[in-house]
Amino acid sequence: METKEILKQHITKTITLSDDQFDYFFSHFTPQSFKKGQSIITSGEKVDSEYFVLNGCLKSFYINDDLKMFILQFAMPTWWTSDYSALYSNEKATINVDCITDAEVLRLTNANREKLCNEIHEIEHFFRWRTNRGYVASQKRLLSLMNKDARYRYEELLVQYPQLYNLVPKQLIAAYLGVSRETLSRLYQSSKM
Amino acid sequence: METKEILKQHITKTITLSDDQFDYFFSHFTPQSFKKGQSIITSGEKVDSEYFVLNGCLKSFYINDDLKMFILQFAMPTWWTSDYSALYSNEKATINVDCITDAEVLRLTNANREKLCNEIHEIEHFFRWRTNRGYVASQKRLLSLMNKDARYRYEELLVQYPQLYNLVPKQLIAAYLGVSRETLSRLYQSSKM
DNA sequence: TCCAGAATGTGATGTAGGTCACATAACAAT
DNA sequence: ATTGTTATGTGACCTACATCACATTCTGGA
Repeated sequence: METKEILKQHITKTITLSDDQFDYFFSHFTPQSFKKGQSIITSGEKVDSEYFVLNGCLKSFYINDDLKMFILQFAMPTWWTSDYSALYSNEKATINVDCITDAEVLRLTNANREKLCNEIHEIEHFFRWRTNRGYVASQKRLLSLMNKDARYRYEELLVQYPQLYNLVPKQLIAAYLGVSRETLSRLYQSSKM
Repeated sequence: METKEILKQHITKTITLSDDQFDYFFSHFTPQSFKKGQSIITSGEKVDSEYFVLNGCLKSFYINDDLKMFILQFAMPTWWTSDYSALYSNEKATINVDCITDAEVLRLTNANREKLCNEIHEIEHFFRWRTNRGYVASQKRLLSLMNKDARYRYEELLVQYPQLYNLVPKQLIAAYLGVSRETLSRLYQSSKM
């Protein structure tokens, strides 16, 4: 499917725009291609954009002082990603985003998003709902993290995103679940039988 | 300070409304008073509103199958709270909200919020930013939960909300941090000296 | 002012999951 | 095909925190 169509179908789930409005909306995005392993947002650098994934798979993650990685999100096609904390408050990134596979994205600058939100009420509505859903998902993950053990969270993840199992290295899944790679390895050894 | 002023000051941090617009906005809220211990949202029941806290302190929490409580949020004055997962998707509550102290709130129904967002662009802007901030805070808490041990999270919480220490029972603080009350007790025994 | 129920402290003990070390397997690039 | 690199498996051991049990203190009615 064409780039433009992917985005159109995505936003049409939430709002209705005329063709002219959508063309105008779309004109504020910049297509970009990245290779597997490339970094899109780097901790310590300025962030001025968010990214809509057309294809491929990204990860957004934090590296702590012990160099341990914690994955906030796997970004699959039609997902949005950025370091929103930095983006919204105009600070330097504390989070990284990079490519697990080759990827194509649409880049939208913070300034353009705010301009569009300001000019077209429906678009502000779209972005409000996008964040609403993100907020709810984040709360759910918080509860799951406090409430459930690693095995449960692992199985929950596989049900929700079966594609991930073959797409991303197990250590990244561990970094998402909040367990060590060794523990994850032992978990699915036993849950396979 | 008067009820209306509290809300006005709060939203004025994000948007500017004319006096008429604000009066109209305010007319969609219903003041309610609750006693310590009263439940505002009960798991299993319908949720049709969110609440803006004028004074007092609420907690929103989840109870798991083992009857263990997990606190998602302490809602202090000028904070908003609800079971947003249920509210946004029109399902029954899975989360409870109740009063840690006597409390006064302004109730805003989902229908009224959507009506206001639709009628007044600025108001939709306000709610987008409110959720943006909530989303970012929730991501930060996720990272803290994965990355830091209980003692660190405890000290972090006290720095952020010193009022909580005397206001809410320690077991609720434990339920927020995601540790047992016994562990929390031992933690601050040793960090006091 | 007294009492019942709730909140907190504290010891003993259990356990999920972390860490370290090293072996094996999969992959990518030349 | 070969080789260096990265991912994965697995044993031995460690630690933060949970759980249980019970003592102590606080609190809010009647």
